[in-house]
Amino acid sequence: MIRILLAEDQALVRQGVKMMIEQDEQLKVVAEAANGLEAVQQIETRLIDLVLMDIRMPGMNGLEATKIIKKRWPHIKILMLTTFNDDEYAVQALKDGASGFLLKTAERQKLIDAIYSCMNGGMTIHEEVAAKVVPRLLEHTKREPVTIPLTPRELAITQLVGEGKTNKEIAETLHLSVGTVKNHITQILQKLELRDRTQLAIYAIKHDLV
Amino acid sequence: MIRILLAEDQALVRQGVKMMIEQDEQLKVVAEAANGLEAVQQIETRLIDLVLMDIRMPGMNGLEATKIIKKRWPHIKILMLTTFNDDEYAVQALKDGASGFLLKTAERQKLIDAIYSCMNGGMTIHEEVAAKVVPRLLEHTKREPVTIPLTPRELAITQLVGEGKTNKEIAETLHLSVGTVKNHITQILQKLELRDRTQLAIYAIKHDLV
DNA sequence: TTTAGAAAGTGACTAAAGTCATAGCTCTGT
DNA sequence: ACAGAGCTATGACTTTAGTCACTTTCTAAA
Repeated sequence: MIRILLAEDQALVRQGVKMMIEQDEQLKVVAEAANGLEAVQQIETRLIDLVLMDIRMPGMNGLEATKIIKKRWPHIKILMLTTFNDDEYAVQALKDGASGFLLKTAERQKLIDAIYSCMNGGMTIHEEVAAKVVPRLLEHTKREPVTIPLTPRELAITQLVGEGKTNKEIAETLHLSVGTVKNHITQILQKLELRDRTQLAIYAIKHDLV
Repeated sequence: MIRILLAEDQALVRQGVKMMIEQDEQLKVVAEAANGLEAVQQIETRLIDLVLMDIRMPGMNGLEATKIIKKRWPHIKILMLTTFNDDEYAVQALKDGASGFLLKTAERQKLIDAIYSCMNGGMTIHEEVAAKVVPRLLEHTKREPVTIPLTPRELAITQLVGEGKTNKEIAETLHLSVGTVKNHITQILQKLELRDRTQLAIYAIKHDLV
């Protein structure tokens, strides 16, 4: 039997979800809470396996509650209940240890599936949320490995520029004269069609050279 | 009834998985393939709802096959079958449209749950994979919203520096004199404890101001 | 062997960036 | 009404950065 805590401020939604999941005899809502603080208090006094947590709640919201619960009771699974427009918070919730994202509007079977999958160690993200969240996570990973036409020395200097070093510091680091560093940088700027070291530093970071 | 294509080069694993999922009467393996190319060919001639796709296969691997299939038949769901050490490819597969990640070593119920969840529009990632993949996705997103102690004008100038603009260009953009821009930048550098505009540009990028 | 590119250097020069002192203007809050 | 913060501006100054021309050395390819 899976003991569920239902944290959701709207009593109507709470009743609806409760009815939906208790049609499955393995699932039992053993506690309810109207905000994050109540949720934490419930967990302190009851044995809970899984929390269905609304994101938006008055007082302490679902994100803070998730963070606290996962810190104190890492074994408790947390599924976020979200609406279409909550994907702003989705990434944060994942960081805080949530095991999935369910839409409040989902039909019963989706909800049940997600709960079982979660209890079995899975992570379920309903399609409508995943469609918004996953691209957001991926966009920061899409750096294509462009081959940068620089010699090893030029690359080394570019990296140091990307760390904010001055010519003097670069010269010292690489045991060169300042003049040589300048010459190299002139070369680099020409090759990459950039104007100055600031643009070069930006280039270096955007191409993951630092 | 869910029509499944099983793409997996090891015949033994294929048999095992087939037996596991066909214990559920709603699931039927209607086709098998030993590499990505065969998988695509099977889909051309058969009606398929879902593909269980191994990542590592001889010839065309699971990633390429996923990309091709999702492009030509976007409605077909694809679950990746992975081992512990494949998380390198996980991010790529997600980009290509995979609906989840299952471990080959998972017990039967997890597999079944994932298939149903997937067909219902969910995205299931088994815990062992999620534990490795999600942090990787999040690491590029972890910029905590540090409150940057800059006035609106200073912020605007910082952004432009982060775009690689010169003082003259910044002055023109904001309708200021070059001297004013310099003054602001001196202020900014002091506040942020930086040395020059290059370090400021780096700061701007790393704090997502550009 | 000649040639070409990468690497390192010097010197002289220009342009850009950054510092400092000082000052006027407008708003906001007490 | 007054102080403080923010924005603007000048002028004088120093320091860095960037360009250009020209030289040397080494190595690997034609």
